[in-house]
Amino acid sequence: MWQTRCRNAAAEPFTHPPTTMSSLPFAADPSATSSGAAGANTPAFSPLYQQIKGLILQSLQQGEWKPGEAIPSEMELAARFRVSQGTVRKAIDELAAENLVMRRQGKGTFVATHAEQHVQYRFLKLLPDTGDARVEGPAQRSVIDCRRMRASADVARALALRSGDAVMQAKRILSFGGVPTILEDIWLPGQAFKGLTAEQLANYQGPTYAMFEIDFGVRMVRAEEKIRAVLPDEEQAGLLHITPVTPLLSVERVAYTYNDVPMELRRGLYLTDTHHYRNELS
Amino acid sequence: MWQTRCRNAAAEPFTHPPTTMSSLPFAADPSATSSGAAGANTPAFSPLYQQIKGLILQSLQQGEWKPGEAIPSEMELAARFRVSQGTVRKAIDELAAENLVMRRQGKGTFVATHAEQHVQYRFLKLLPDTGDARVEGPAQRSVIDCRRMRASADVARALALRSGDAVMQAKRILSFGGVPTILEDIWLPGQAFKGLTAEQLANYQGPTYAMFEIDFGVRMVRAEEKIRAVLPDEEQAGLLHITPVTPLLSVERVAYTYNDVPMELRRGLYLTDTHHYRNELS
DNA sequence: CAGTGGTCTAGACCACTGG
DNA sequence: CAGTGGTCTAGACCACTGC
Repeated sequence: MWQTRCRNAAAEPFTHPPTTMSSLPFAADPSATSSGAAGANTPAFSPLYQQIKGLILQSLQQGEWKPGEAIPSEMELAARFRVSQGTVRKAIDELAAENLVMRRQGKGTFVATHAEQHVQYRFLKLLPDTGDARVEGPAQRSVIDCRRMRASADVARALALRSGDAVMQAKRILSFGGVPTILEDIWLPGQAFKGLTAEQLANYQGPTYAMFEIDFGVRMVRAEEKIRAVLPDEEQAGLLHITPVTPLLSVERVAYTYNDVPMELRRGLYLTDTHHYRNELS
Repeated sequence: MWQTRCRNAAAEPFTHPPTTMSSLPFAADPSATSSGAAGANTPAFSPLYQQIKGLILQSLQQGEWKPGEAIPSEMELAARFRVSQGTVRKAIDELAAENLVMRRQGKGTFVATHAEQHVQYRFLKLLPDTGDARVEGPAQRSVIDCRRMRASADVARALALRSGDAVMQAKRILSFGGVPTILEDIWLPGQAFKGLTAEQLANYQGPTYAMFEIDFGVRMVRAEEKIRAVLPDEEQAGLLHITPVTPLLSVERVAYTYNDVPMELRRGLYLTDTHHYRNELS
């Protein structure tokens, strides 16, 4: 059996509850006895459901189940990992809380996707000032540039690459109702995004992150943004059809796949005269 | 017994699990049978743990337990509400996830407070660009103005008041390392914040929201922010020691107490040349 | 109707805290 | 050491989905 905390140590007690070690981390380790002798400090224990969560996560990132597909039922996973349904449930609960999977009662648990997620454009927090929500529909995209290049120092640092490594770089404008509103620069690791074209960026219907899933097998699960107020340079002002004294929101986003691996750096300039960046604090 | 979903209807089955209705919402209602006849649509059922959560929340907002105090143990609450510990646990889990309550293993569950919360200044997302986190310490506060006045139309709408209702209004500057960085206007409902003084705002050690808890019994539990890029007017530029062409982050925040009652409108102008607004997306 | 996630209970034991 | 939250199991039943 595989570390039901610190106890165990002896052989299998029964054949039902915690049984038969099966490729689990933290298998039985008779030496660790919590406190007392053995000298090991901070044995880095983790509860069973965390280990299960880790295993499911591993399957997710290895692509055992594709975005949008159902993962095995709780009962199946419980049998597979030799734990109770409740333990699997708690593991999945956390994955669902992190938006990695989606539960649908009566149907199953599904790998989350940027494509048909109820909340499309999860990472875009810019909303029109009119409360009409997103009736204005998705933005019109106009790709200005898309090419392969070498990473500068700051881009390399953000993407955990080395300076000079290959990256894809794209520049585009998003317009709402014909009004240019967002000017974006995107950097992607050249290795994973080899072959990305301006046409892909321009023509794909739906979130760009959904295209990344389908065409490149890269799922963004989390992102961090640093926001500032800036003034555009002349080129930027021209592209957005504004004067150089129009203040803009500078949004620098780093998006991560599984395991906190950064896979995108995006620098956006948002025009906020008819839109605003919305954030909820709790 | 009190609505263990749609079933029940008959008298008490046993005397332990679900027993004796006791002032709970959604008591037994023999007419509702989920699907089928009876014609009632959307009976608005809620699981037991949600009802328990509601009851605990009610006790929180009625001040049965003060911020920082421990609430009764899970076993006590289970006995009080005549449910299993697991059900109470799930209710508290949600309250903890919403930052209304804080669990500490081995000690108890405590009413969350802005005062000694591990994450002080929960609602302030402005960080120095240097990764040194918050070594720079809390901001120096300089209160420019604090007075009673009548609510304008937009302030009234944000605070769910009527135009002309009494509000407290304050204006202040927060500086980091002697550099004026945030210019804030704060509006508070006059009723709840009667007697607020500039001295209180200036001299209280710790988060202003902690002062609101202690001096006025108002706990902010949630907030929404709308962010824009703007240029300051002459007065604002003067107060922040900047030129009128320095772009600023405009952060309009509405903070809510329990039950989504708005209790504060705050309009901040953030200087973002050495700081940035940090946001995490997931 | 079977299968899935969702709720509820009960009991055992573990880990942490403090007296 | 007793008391608290945290984990794990097992089993029952409910609510929803689709065949």
